[in-house]
Amino acid sequence: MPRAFASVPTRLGAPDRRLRQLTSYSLKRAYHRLQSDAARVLEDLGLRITTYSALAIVCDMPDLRQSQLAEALSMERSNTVVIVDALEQADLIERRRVEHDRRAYALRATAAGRRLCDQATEALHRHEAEMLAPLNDKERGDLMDLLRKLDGGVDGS
Amino acid sequence: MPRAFASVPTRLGAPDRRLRQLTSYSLKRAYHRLQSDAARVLEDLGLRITTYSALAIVCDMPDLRQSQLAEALSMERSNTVVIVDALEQADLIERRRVEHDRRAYALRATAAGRRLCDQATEALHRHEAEMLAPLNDKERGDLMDLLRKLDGGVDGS
DNA sequence: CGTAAATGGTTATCGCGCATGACAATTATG
DNA sequence: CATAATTGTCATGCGCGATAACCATTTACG
Repeated sequence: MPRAFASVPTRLGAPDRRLRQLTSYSLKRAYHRLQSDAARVLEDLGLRITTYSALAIVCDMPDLRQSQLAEALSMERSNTVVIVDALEQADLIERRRVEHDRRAYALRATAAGRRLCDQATEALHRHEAEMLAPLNDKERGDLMDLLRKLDGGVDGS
Repeated sequence: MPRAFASVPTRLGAPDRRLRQLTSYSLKRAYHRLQSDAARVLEDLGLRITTYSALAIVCDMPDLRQSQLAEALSMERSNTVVIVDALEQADLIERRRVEHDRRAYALRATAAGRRLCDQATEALHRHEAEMLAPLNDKERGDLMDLLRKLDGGVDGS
């Protein structure tokens, strides 16, 4: 641990006062903390964040197409290709051809995929609980609600 | 806008039920929305998010060193180099040599830098208000508090 | 004092997440 | 039937951040 100078203190008092006024800034900081933790958790399971997210969606919504997956993940469909490739090569999901439309694929999780997804989901919840330690139960719920409201605010009627 | 199929609805009902249970997921989605909006706002001013953040910190804390900047931004000091380079080349900040330590630089914003920073800060607050539209005043405050708590929970007593 | 360790800045390189733009194959539509 | 729209794909680039190795300088210590 570095010692403080006489004139220049090492721990300066909040050099980011201005930034702290921006919700985006605090959001970004919180995001990075949770995200890098989640990445570490998933790494042990051979997954990355995008890869896990896609797997989870495919598990919960079988026979989804890649474009729909992209829409669900709010990303461009071109990016889903490599994600689905990775999941397919790991035998976690399958690309099935769909009847009546030879362009599209119907994505479906394998048994191994569903198993790994459950495992990952549980591990994530466990670690997330630690990251959310500074918040009590009500605060966690509030945070969830607020974040969801920011994200399109679509709540199933 | 795509029309819905008869059998396969385009808007399928929340394919990410499972992910929605994770705070990290909602956090990530909210982050991306606010972040890309902020990036667009700053682009018009010739700034990027990292570049603006660094500028804001230097403005509020003159004669900061690059390592301290890195610490304030929670990033490795190597990454601050290119950021400071960009700001210096744009004449927004200066690298001053510091007395008694010829290794370090004291970063200081120029008049133009402070002006641009104020401009950017105001623009960001304006746009952020729009992004936070689905939240009322209390909710915005709550969100801020919760995010800050997640981020080390250091509140200046 | 002199050598070793710590510190500040720099460079090169890599990884992840995501966007854009173009493309071929297929399907829908006027 | 010709044209438009849709699906998946590929190549490429950008932004952000991490790691590792490297000097120059400063500090600590035997």
